[in-house]
This record gives sequence, structure tokens and C-alpha cells, in this order.
Amino acid sequence: MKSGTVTIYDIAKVSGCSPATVSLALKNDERVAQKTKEKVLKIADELEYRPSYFGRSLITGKSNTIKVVIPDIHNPVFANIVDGIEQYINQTDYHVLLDVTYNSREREQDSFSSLLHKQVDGIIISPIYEKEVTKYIQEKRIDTEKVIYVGIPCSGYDKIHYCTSDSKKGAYMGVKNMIENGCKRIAFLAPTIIKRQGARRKEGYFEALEEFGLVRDKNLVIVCSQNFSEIYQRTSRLVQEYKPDGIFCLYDYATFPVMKAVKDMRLCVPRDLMVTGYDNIDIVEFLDKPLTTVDPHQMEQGYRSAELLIAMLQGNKCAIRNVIEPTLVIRETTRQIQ
Amino acid sequence: MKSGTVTIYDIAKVSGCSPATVSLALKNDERVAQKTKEKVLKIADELEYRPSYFGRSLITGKSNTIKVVIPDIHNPVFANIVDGIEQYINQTDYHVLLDVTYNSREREQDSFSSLLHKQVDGIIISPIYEKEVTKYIQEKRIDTEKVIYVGIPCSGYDKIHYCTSDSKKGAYMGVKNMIENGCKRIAFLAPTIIKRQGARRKEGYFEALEEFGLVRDKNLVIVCSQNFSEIYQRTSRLVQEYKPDGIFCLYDYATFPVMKAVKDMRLCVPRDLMVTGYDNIDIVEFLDKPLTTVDPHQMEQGYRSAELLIAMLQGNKCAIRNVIEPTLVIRETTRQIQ
DNA sequence: TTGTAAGCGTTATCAT
DNA sequence: ATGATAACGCTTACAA
Repeated sequence: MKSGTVTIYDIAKVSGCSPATVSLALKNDERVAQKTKEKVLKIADELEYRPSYFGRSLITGKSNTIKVVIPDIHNPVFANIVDGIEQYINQTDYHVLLDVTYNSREREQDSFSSLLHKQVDGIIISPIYEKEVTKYIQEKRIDTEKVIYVGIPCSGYDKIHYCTSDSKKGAYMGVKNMIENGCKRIAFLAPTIIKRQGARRKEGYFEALEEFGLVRDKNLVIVCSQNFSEIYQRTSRLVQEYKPDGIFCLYDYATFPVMKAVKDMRLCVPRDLMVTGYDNIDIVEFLDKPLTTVDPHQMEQGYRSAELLIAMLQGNKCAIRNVIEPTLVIRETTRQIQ
Repeated sequence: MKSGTVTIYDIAKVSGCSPATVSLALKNDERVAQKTKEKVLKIADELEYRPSYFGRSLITGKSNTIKVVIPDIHNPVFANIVDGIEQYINQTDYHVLLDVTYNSREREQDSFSSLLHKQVDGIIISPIYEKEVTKYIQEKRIDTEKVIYVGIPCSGYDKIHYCTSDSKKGAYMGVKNMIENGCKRIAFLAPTIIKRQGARRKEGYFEALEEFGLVRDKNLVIVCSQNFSEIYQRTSRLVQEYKPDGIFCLYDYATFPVMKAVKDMRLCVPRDLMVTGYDNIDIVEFLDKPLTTVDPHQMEQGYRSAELLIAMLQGNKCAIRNVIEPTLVIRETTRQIQ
């Protein structure tokens, strides 16, 4: 036996048949006699044969690997998406190559080079710079059957498949719930980090206001950085100057400084002020004041996007738009005091 | 030009030199004339040449890919480790293949097959079933220069490199801090999920008790499942029956039901009871009662483990044991009331 | 049913 | 400084 790797040639030698037959036998091809198959399999097992994926990929042109591109792994939103992807991919014979861009526009584009290198068969990406990425895909004429966006729809190019949840509707539901619980002056707190979905959620916010005949008040729409202390300060000012009776936050994390600011002003949630978040990250259920929030089902988005990509790679046609319905999870921060 | 992929043969044809020269030129080999290099590079660029990693890997036997094996991506502890790994790997020309085992013993072992397949060059693993994995590595005679444990030391086999933080010392610091703030009856709450590190942390707990002349009380050591409601109930019972004045929790997540139980019993943290966690996951800073906790620097562990693995793969000798000092982060749950 | 041989794209060896 | 050729391990026509 050779010192290094065991190849089909080694099996061929021992079994007395040709490499081609061994290859076919290992794939359980019909054309090979049952007896031969058994012999080959037995020898392969004895020699602890492992197929070389490189050799195989070189000739087939497939890597059985997909790339997952996210801006951040720290953020539970993306961790949940990856979780869903892994859950699906684990059931297949594909592998996941992880690429974290740390919000870099350049890295986001670079991530496609492995697709061009044919090092991966497809890409699931949750782009921060969606417009730029979309433009890049168009310019480079990247095969759109190999790409899927997760967590965000694709704008301005109707060839790219995506799987997301309806952000506008989610925000609408969240705001509507506060209105139905008596809120008349609902603020919209939008830290800029997710301009991605922010615009859509704002639409949902406005829609709910309109439906219930509440006036838009510019002063109640706060755009700020995602910095905790900035959110804290902007909230304090907002509450002091414009006295909202509800705050809709663009994502759950932002509610931490918000709640703190409100508490420090000796106001009580939900009595004096209701608060709603977005994402339903798992801890908000166990906070001192369990948070009402919109659940965009990120894990499911991840799972579904993986399912779609694999289906496409296998040549199936899939719907371009895949939208999951968000769910409103009502907890204490919007519970009407009896 | 051929319809499919551009290869070095295409470049050779256009440039007028041989594939061998092209290969060398692209690697910026000394032996190739400057002029030739420039010409080749220019043509490669024009043809948008991308090297085939498969062809390269087939002959070099290296994949420039490492595998990261974690039990769970949902858990911020592992998300932080992966974050650190990504941060380092991003600076290299290696890639990360992610494998989530979902606490399956089988999957943990299977993850090594890709190393045997030579599909990946090395593995960073944070094993749940450390003993079994270690045994597997020994039995299969897996090259220990290609493996590193992160977040947990290797027991019973002194050939496997690991990067972790000193759990015993961390727990010792946490307990000591509570004692110095006046606690006399400190409970140790150990949900079983991390038997991995639990034993070591318990040692640290006992060591601190001894150092300050406090007696061990079996009733103050709670072992239970990681289920939130079970933790809640066990805490309630513990507090009611044995009146501890401090609770050291094995990990931050467990403090959520603990705090809730304490609050529901109308006790006040830290006045009536102090609480300390472990991990320093990012939200605990922004809780209603910011949590005192031990920071094991998971991100750094990830970063360092990646650094070590790559160093080993490049033939460097590395220390087997790599232990990062934990840090105690003191916040309100152990702040002495003046 | 099985064997022969070409080829995937690269690197490595040895000439020139 | 450059070129011809073999080799890596596999799959797949095509031939037997």
C-alpha cells in the first residue's frame, strides 16, 4: 500500500478490476455486477478509502459547497439566519463556507469571486449594501440561478431571488397594536444601521397611523446612529420634549437604551409609555419587562433560502420573491393596565 | 476564446509562452523575466482569468480551508468564538467551513472526515463531548498538528493543542468578589449543559470559599437542566429554603430566570442577594440590573485559536496549552449598597 | 459487464 | 529564462 492517500487505483489493483469499474461500483451504478460491487466496497472499506473531492470537483465542475455571506455574526439576527441555513444544509450533502464581511462594502463584492472561481456552487447573502451588490451582479453577469438574498428583498433588478419577511406589514402590526392599546402619539426610532429595511418599516408605521386617523408628526420620527448612548440621549430628549405615549423601535437591541432612558425619567412602561421592538431575539422574553416585538422568523428565512438555493442549483425553477409573514408577539411592554 | 473557464493554457496561447511559464509568472516566481511577467499578468487580467482551486489543491494537497465545528450558533458564546476566528482568518488566504453539530455526538466525530478526505487543512473544534472526540482522534491517529480545541482544554491526551480561558480562576474571581462584598452563603447554580467547564468552575468556587474560611454547604450547590423554568423553580426553592446571600451562575443566560425568581419573591438584588454570571455576553450590560460577570474573552479565544492553527499548518511548533486570563466585570448585581 | 484512455486545471520535474 | 511532460484523483465516453 502506498504511504499517502488511498485512491481508486489502489482499490483497482487489489480487486483486480479497472479504476473505471471501481469508480462506477462506488457510485452503485447499475452496470456493475452485484458481486463486483460487493468486492470493491469491501476492499474500499478495508483500505479506508476516502474519495478526493478535488479530483471529483475538477471534472464535474461542482463543489457541493455554498457560501453564506453575512455582515456580522455577533448580531443574533444573522446568527439566527445562519442557524436556519445550517439546519437545512445539514440534511443535504452540501457544505457551508462562511464569510463575514464586517459591514465592508468591498468584502461583500469580493465574496462573489469564489463563485466565479467555481469554488462554490452558490451564494446566500444578506447584503448591507444591497444596491451596490445588485449592481455588481448585473455588471459581472453573475448567474442569478446561483444567488439568493436573505433577510432583504432585491430592488431594481427582478432576476435575483430573495427570501425575506414583510417588513412593512410587521411594522404595521406593531404600531397598530399600540394604537389599539390606547396610544395616540407613537414615535418611530430608527437607528441608521438598518437602512436596509428601515424604509419599509417606516411605511408600515405611517400606514397604521393613517388607518386610525392619527397625524404624522415629524418630531416623533428619530433617526440616529446605532450607538447605545446616542439612542439613550435621543430617547430622553424625545420623551421630554414631545411626550410620546409609545415608541416603535427598529430592532430589539435599540430597546435596551430606550427602556433605560424611560426608566431613568421615572416613567413606567407600559403605563406611561408603550414600547415595541423588532426581531424577537431570544432574550427579550426574559427581560425584566418582557418585550412586545415583531418576529420576522429569521431562522425560517435562513432555512427557506437554503432550500431555495439548493433547488435552483438542481435546476428547478423557483419563485423570485419569497416572503414570510411576520408575527406580532405581544408581551408586557404593550399590555394595557387594567 | 473558449466558452467556459479561462485557464493558463488560454493565457499561454495568447502570450506565446508555455503554460508552465504562465504558472510561474502568476506566482511571481524569480526565474521568470520581468517583461514576461508583465505580459502574462496583463493578459490574465484581460481574459479575467481565475485560478482553479481544485486543480491547484489536487496537486498541492492543500485546500486552504479550515473547518470550524461548534455545537450551536444560536448561543452567543459560540457566535463570539466564530467571530474571533473569522477576524483572524479574514486576514489570511484561508477559508472557513462551518459545521454546526447541534449537540450531536455523532456529528462531532463525523466532522473529522473532511480532514481525512483532505477537504480541509485543519479543524478548530469546540467539542461538547470532549472525551469522546479526544478518544476518536487517538484511535484514528488523526494528525494533532491539524486540530485545535477552543473554549475547552483537552483532557487525558497531551498531544492536542487547545485555547481556552482559565475557568477555575474565573469562578474563583467571581466568588471572591461576592465574598468581599459581604456574602457569607454563596450558592453555585450549575445547569448541566456545560459539564464541559462546570467542574473546573466548581473547583474555583470551592477554592474561594476555603480561602475565606466559609463552609461548603451541599444544599447550596444546585445541579439542574438548562431549562429556564426549571432554573426558575430551583432558584425559588433554593432561596426559600436555604437563604443564600449570593448566587454564582455557571453562565449568563441562567441569570435571567434567576433574577426573575428573586424578583418575584420580593427580594432585591444586590441588597438581599448578589448575583454573578459567566461569559459577559453583550446584552447583560444593558439589563435593568447590569450584571456582574466573568469575561472569558471568547472572541479572543477564537482569534487566538485560528492564529495557532494556521501557525501549525505552516509547520511552526506551538504551545499545547494556551490559556487566556479571564476578567471580572463588576456591575450592579454585586455592588455593595452604601 | 468491464477495461482503456482522455481530460479536468494546476504544479513540479527536468530538459533546453 | 522558458518549455515539454508527467502527475494529482477522479469521471466518463467509447471500446471490448
